[in-house]
Amino acid sequence: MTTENKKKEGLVPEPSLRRMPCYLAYLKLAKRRDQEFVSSTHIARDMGVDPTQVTKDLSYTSIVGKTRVGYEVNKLIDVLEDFLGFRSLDRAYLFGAGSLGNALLHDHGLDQYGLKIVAAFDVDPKLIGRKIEGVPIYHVDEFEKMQNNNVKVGILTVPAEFAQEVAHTMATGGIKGIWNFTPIRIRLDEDITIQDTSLYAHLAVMFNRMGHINPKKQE
Amino acid sequence: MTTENKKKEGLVPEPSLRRMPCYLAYLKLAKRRDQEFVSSTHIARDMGVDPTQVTKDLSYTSIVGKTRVGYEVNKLIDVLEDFLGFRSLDRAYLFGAGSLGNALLHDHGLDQYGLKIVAAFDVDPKLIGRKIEGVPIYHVDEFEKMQNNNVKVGILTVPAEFAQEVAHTMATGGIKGIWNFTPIRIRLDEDITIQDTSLYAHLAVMFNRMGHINPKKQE
DNA sequence: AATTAATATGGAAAATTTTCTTTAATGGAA
DNA sequence: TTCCATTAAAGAAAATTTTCCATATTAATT
Repeated sequence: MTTENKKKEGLVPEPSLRRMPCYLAYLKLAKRRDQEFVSSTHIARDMGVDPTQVTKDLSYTSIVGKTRVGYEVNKLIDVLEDFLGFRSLDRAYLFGAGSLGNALLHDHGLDQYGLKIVAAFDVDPKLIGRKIEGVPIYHVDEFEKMQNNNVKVGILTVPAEFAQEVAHTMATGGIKGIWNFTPIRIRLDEDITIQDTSLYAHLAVMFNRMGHINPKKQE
Repeated sequence: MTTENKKKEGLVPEPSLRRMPCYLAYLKLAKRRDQEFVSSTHIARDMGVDPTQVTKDLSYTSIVGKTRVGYEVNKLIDVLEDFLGFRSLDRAYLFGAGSLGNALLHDHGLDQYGLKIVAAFDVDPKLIGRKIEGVPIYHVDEFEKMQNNNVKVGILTVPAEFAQEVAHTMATGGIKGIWNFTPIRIRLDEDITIQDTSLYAHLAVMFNRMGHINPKKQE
């Protein structure tokens, strides 16, 4: 049973990465129940996924399981949090303090996952100068002046029509990773990581799966 | 050039569904610029994706393109919105009015995408009885009494440890589609659609792609 | 009218992801 | 000790998704 992780030259598959936080949440619940070990079989059964998928996903990390026993819960939590970057706190700027941006400012969960919003930018005069949850809101123009504060992550929650433009400003100002909540596909240099997280995309999938495929003939 | 959509017996691929709202956003911007037609080639170029992928995705809807011209912008917007279920307004209940739930209550965008939160449920006495953005907050126990208000969609934003339990309550109360914002994989009957939308899953992908793979040796 | 270039569309090929199969290891029971 | 059942892990096969290719269509040009 040799560990051969970080396979190929390639990246960890995105589906695997997306599943990892689910394992983490599951493990934290297992820990609460004082479970010392969990096997991929049990994880899979409880989560309704394939057992080999679990082991494959976990093999991308440095964890090694014990035959006939499984994985050590505490160890696996540590390894996963580390692997996912939830341990090292990254500071982030928020661009667009509208309803969704505001929401993220109020979401205390982010801190636990390694992200800390340290400032927000907007263009609305009613917002600028204010503080939300202790986070100051500046005019976007201020960003260009205060650039390179070692903040590498930017959260994009501006209206769709400004997405590309603001994203460009972010990149120019030294932002390396953009968490994009707009439904717009941003075009920037290759070295900028863009993570699309449009809530409405998920909503579309849910509606479709619920049978809203042809809502014409409804009611 | 015959249209052969709704291929196989199978469902529309989830990746395709997830991309559709992006096309929609793109088209709305094109409409603002008074473009009457767009071709898959242009959409693809602007969005940085493959042209055939665009046509394949759009072929799941009823739209037909014109050779050498492309698709009619207005028509395509209509068809997509219809197809995605963004036209028919669904009423929804929100379960968990914490930071994230609160966020969604403030997000006016949802209305545009066919979802209207009509009530929220929580267990926090400080919240119950209050209204947020005009939406009343009740105790979860009330849900079971007021069930079957023709509300089919439930949004799950409770803490992880209550996710499964609350989801079960939702299903029992007649909810058919659960938009799950917790990192927990819910286990319910097959006829309940569950759409997982864990923000932190996306965060994990972004960190990984940014090179935060081994954050140990950082700073 | 004939030609050209841009395009939708359908099918094939390639790449990716998931599931299945096999093997080796090992804790616990007989 | 020996056997059995459970498991991690590696590789093969299957399924899915993306990309590539060929064809037919048609607006614009010559």
